[in-house]
Amino acid sequence: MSERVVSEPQRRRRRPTKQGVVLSHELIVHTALRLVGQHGAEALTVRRLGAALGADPSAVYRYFQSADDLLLAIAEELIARAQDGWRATGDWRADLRDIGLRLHACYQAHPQAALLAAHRTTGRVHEIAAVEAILGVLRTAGFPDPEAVRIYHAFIDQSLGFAVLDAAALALPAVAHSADLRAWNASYARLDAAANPHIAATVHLLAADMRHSGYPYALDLLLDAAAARLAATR
Amino acid sequence: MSERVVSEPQRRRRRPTKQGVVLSHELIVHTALRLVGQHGAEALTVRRLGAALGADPSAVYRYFQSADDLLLAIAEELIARAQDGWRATGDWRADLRDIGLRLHACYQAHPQAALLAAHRTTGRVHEIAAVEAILGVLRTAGFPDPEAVRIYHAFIDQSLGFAVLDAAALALPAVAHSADLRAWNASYARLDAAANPHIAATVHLLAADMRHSGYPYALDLLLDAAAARLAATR
DNA sequence: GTCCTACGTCAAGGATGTTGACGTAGCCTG
DNA sequence: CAGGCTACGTCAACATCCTTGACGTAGGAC
Repeated sequence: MSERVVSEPQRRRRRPTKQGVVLSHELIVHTALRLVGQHGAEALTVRRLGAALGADPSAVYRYFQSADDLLLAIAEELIARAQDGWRATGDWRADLRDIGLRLHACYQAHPQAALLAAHRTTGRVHEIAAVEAILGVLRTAGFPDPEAVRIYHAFIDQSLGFAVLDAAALALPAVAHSADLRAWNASYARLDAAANPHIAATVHLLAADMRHSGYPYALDLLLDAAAARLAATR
Repeated sequence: MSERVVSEPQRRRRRPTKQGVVLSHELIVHTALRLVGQHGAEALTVRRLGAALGADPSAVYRYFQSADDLLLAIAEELIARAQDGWRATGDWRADLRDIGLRLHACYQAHPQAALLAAHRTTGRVHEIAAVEAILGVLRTAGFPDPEAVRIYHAFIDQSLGFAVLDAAALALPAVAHSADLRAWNASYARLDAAANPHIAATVHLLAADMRHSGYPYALDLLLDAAAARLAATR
């Protein structure tokens, strides 16, 4: 397989397409994000991307090895946006909470893309920077290395897991989405109270709580437990 | 669109296929699950399912409206299996831990289906039973209703979030999957230690830890924090 | 200018889900 | 046990997907 893709810094010929667009790595990623944001996750196909760019679909393969490679680039872009502007304050708990909420908010802003990309390990610069930042916060706070690694793992996967779940809810077609919400108000409220006493006793609380993401609360629980373990090691 | 699908109880003619197989709703779901389990993630296509059944692929459409409809049926099956045999012991912490690990294991066993189904609110019998069981454990343990609902929400979404994330890793095409794993061993190990001191100091721990799911540890953190809050309310 | 080659384009191959038409084989009725 | 109705398995076809080899043009280097 001869090299079809040329790495970005070595690119020299910037030939416009038939429709006059000058392609670039960056333009393709941004166009893909816009495409997904506007027309949903299933709109991200090489053919549609080509059409949106104003180029032959196969031109994308001059910039990315495969559709999967493009997905990784999108994942990187999302991570980069989440990290943009973050600074450590010295308060490990506030710092982790900030990182978590930023990640979550960023994926929520692009739910369809998040759905596709949140579960990929890119191994690229921005992801590495995020790993370094989180580990740094934990180790500086005084967590022993094995504990720091475990908490890092739990923290990042919890954040991404909630991001995927909440993104999936946002990415649902409006009809199905409101149907999901109605389920808590209608279907669950109509259950037999004798057969499901605990649901019956809390259905009003449930209906209110399930309308929001459970992530902030779950994040606080994780930070609580981490703080307790830190205190115990001293 | 005339009705191509006949609901299961009304089915009468059980004509064998050319290869002598008598199809049924149940057989198709089970075969689909087996297909995913044996031949990995990308094996679940209508055409391959037809071949595995010993029938024309389009015969599946006599039993399910669409591939998505089939996936929902598979999801039902998964929920049922996760719950099968669970009993409350009276130890709220052990009970919740058991439910969480069962859910996670069940979705892990069928990643392809989990990936597409874990974020849907079905409102069917097995889902309702799970909600009732979890709420029951929490309320019986003595959590006040508002706290019980919040913890339920965090618990179930954390479980499903990790399930999706871990399932996605398993459901990845083999090439992309091994690339993800290699990232930790190769790419991260080769980083500049000066630029990423925290990664450099823990890379061996990271490589070992990231090979497994972070869910059990995250689950313990959540249960720790919940126990602390319960103690505080007394 | 002139050459080289990067890269946009074309065409094709083999996947995918899905549907309309067709005819046979299974059940029901008598 | 004959006849008919129709459920349902099959076939063929469509539109779409990703991907790749071949081709030729146009942009940059000198």
